[in-house]
Parts: sequence; structure tokens; C-alpha cells
Amino acid sequence: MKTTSRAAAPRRLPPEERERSILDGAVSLASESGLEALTVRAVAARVGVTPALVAHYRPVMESFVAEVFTTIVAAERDEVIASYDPTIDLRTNLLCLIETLLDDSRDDVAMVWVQSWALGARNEALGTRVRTEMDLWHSALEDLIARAIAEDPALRVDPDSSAWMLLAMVDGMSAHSLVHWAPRDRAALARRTLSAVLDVPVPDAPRRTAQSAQPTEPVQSAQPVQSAQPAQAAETLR
Amino acid sequence: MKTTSRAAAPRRLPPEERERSILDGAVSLASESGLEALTVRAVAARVGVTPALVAHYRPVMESFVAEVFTTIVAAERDEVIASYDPTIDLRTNLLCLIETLLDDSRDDVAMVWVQSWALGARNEALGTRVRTEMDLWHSALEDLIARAIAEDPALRVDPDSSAWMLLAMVDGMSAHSLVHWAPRDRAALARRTLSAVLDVPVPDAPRRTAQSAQPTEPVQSAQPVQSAQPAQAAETLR
DNA sequence: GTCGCTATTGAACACGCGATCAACGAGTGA
DNA sequence: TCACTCGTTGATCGCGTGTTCAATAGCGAC
Repeated sequence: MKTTSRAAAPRRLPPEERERSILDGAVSLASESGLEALTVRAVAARVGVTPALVAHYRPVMESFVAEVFTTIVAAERDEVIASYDPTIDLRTNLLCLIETLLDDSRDDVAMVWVQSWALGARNEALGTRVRTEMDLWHSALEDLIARAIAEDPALRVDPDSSAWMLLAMVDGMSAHSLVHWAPRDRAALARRTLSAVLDVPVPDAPRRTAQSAQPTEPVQSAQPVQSAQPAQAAETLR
Repeated sequence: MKTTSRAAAPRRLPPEERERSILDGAVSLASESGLEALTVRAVAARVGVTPALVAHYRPVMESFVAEVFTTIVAAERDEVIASYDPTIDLRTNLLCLIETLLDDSRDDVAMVWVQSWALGARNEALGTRVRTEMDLWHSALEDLIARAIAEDPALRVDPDSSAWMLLAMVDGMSAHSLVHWAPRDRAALARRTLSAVLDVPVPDAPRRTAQSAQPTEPVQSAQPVQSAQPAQAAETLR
């Protein structure tokens, strides 16, 4: 906890320092109460200055929100990614990562993310930042997986699509948890989710049968014939 | 398109009819512009009456939002679930369902969902409704899957956790699509996602073996042994 | 000690929000 | 034709929002 600037704001700081304290205040405010709480007056109160001063340093609130968003999620990503332990196997690492991200104590960041998707649809400055941050998440995960594969070629996982699925699952579950909707045993579901992502065949040679059916035997039915349908279905649906 | 009540509102409707027209207007407004657009004045303008009249029929906006949310998502769920075709196999049906839900044309409903998770965290009336609607989605999917299993016992899928994963994945991807963040080939990812959910072993007997590297070779591999592993990892981690 | 630069303030504007309430007037039964 | 009912209106309150700007006052330089 290096909580900066509760309210005490000695007058006349050097601009860069004031700017920093305002950003810090906005970040802590948004972390606690979400991006929607970022009003000129609320930030000013948090920092201990006049609304006019906040407006002076960040004349356009819309882009300030985008900036605060970036600061918050980038910090979280750095922290979470840094906790990856290369001496441990991929599965355990990812499980740990998922459980970290889904932990209730991170609902504040989850709220920021969910609001960013809603607000980002109409705030173009924010939308751009959101895509950037998600790209960074995706490539970070992709890197982690690719690196693990490099060390253990026995791993049959497609880094790209696995990263997509992991992000979708985690983000979906995070969003759900905001309204406290979660399975009885979330840890178990996390495990199962990871299994789903890691233990599924990688469609290595993109043959032009609309594949997705695996070889044969196990578990599911799905002959090529069948699995060809969905692709078609998709087109007819659109 | 059965768009009701653009603006023309003949004076003095019977209460039930007016109530209906206000709800309809609010639903269409929220569908177009999201739950955040549901203000007394905006709804009044849409329906073609005075703000005071809207406030008269729905004195508390907060719960009106919850009501509109329910109306919108329930209608969508009914529609999508009804499109399930029992004469086709489960995989194709689910793929079709996923692609329907992820279609760009449904971004409006996606926006309603995403906003509902954010707003529902602090609007308790809404939060309750959101959980209810998600429960209904979960059990609807669970039913679909269970029914498919009943007809084809060769299917090795756990309806409960599969439903959880499907919802998380679809909701996550829907949220992402609001800011136009999507893989190059979304249809392929949808197929892969479905594979992940359907083609993963159900962890029936959680035995307590230790190792963590997977067996090696085969792609979907996944013996029960494997699927038991993560369970332990989770415990050690926490 | 004084001056000047500028960080900071206070006040105001124009807008949108939910909510309230007395008053209007269309429809209806007498 | 009158009177009553009640759906509907217009006006208003109190509040919160982003944004603007002239005026103030702290701080470093001289």
C-alpha cells in the first residue's frame, strides 16, 4: 500500500508532481469505485484540490478516463504476468494465474474491465486503449505458452487460440462475479476450464474440410461429415 | 419488426395500454442504446409523452431498469433456445447457438448484458434479476446438453460445468466484441471453443495421483488420471 | 524586500438527471 | 348537458455533471 495523496495537498506543487498526484488519485478512485466514478469533482475531492484544477490538468474527461484505465490494467497485467514461475510447469502456472485473476479481491479491476467494454463502445479514445491492453494480454499469454512449448515439445497446445480462449473465459467469469454469480466450486471449474483449453487437440494442419472433429474414437461423436455442417451453418446464419 | 409506438401517442390511453407502450419504448430504447440510456426523459421522448407520465407509471427508475433488462434478455434467450433443433446433433446445435450469440448483429444485447454486470454490482434490484436470468440460461443449456446425452449415451460431457464454461466463453467474447476486439477468424475460434468444452474428460473420479506433466503424445490425451491432477495443484496453490 | 510568474482558486454557465405536485382536460356515466 | 374521474401535463425543485475564466496567492528570482 503506497497510497498517495489522501487529501492533504500542500499548495503550489510543481506541475509534474501535481499531475502525478491527480493521476494517482484518479487511479485509486477508479480502482475502488469503477471508471464511472471518475468525475472531475470526485477526483478533485480525492486529491484534495479544486475541481477546476483537475480540469486544468486534464481538460477532457473522456480521454482522462482512457488514461486511468490504461494505468490500472497495465499495472495489474505486469503484476500477474510477473508472477509466472518458469521453473514450474505450464498447467500449474496458468491455473495459478486464472485463480489469481478470478479471486474476489480483484473484483475492482474486473469492474474496470467490464465498464471499459461498455464505455469503450462509444468512447473511441477508450476503445482504442482497451484493444491495445487486450492485445498486450493476448500476446503475453501467447508468449508464456509458446515458451513453455519450446521447453517441453511434448505439449500440444496452440498458443494463439489458447490465449483467446483463456481470456474469454476469465473475462466472462470475472464479469459474472461482479453480480456474485459463480459456480459452487469455482476452483474446480477453473481446473476444468484449464483442462478444456490445454487438453484439446490443436488443429495443426488447417485442412480444408471444415474440421474440428478429432480423429475418431473418444468421447464425442462428430464425424467430419457432421462437423462440416457448423461451418456452413455459420454462413447461412449470418 | 413490430416496433410499437414511435412517437404518436393518442391521449388518454387505458392505463394498461399506456404502461405497455412505455415498457415497449424503454425496451427498444435500451436495445438500441444500452441500459444507461434509460432516463425518464429519453423514454418519454421515445414513447411520445411527458417525462412526468413515465415517472408516474414507473416511479423508481432503478427498478424500471431491472424490469427492462429482464424483458430484453428473456426474449433473446427464448428465441435462441427455441432455435435448438432436436433432430440435429448436440455439437452442431451448440455451434450454431454460439455463432448466433456472437453475431455482430447482437451487439446490442451484448451491451445490455455487459452493462447489467457493471450496474448490477451496485443496483441490487438489477443484480438479483441478472442472477436469475443467468441461472435460467445455465439451466437451459444444461437441459439441452443433458437431453442430448440421454439420446446419445456415447457423449461424455458434464452438462453442469459445460454450461458454465459455455456461458463464460460466450459472455467473455461478447464483451470483447463491444470494442471490436476479435480474432481474425472468429468462426474457427468458436469451433475450437466448442471442442474445448465438449471434448474434455469429465472428472468423474477425482483420484489423488501427483505428477503434473501430461502423458505426452496424444493431442486430446486426457485420461481420467490427468483430469484429476489439476485438482491437487489447485489445493497446493491456494 | 519586492516583483513577476504561474499554480491554484471561486464562481458561474449550460446542461441533464430523478422526482414531485397542483392543475388541466378528455372521456364517461347520469 | 352537466359533473365527475383520472390519465396527463407543465412547472419546478435539488442535485450532479463538464467546462470556462477572471481573480487570487504562493513561490522563486532579483
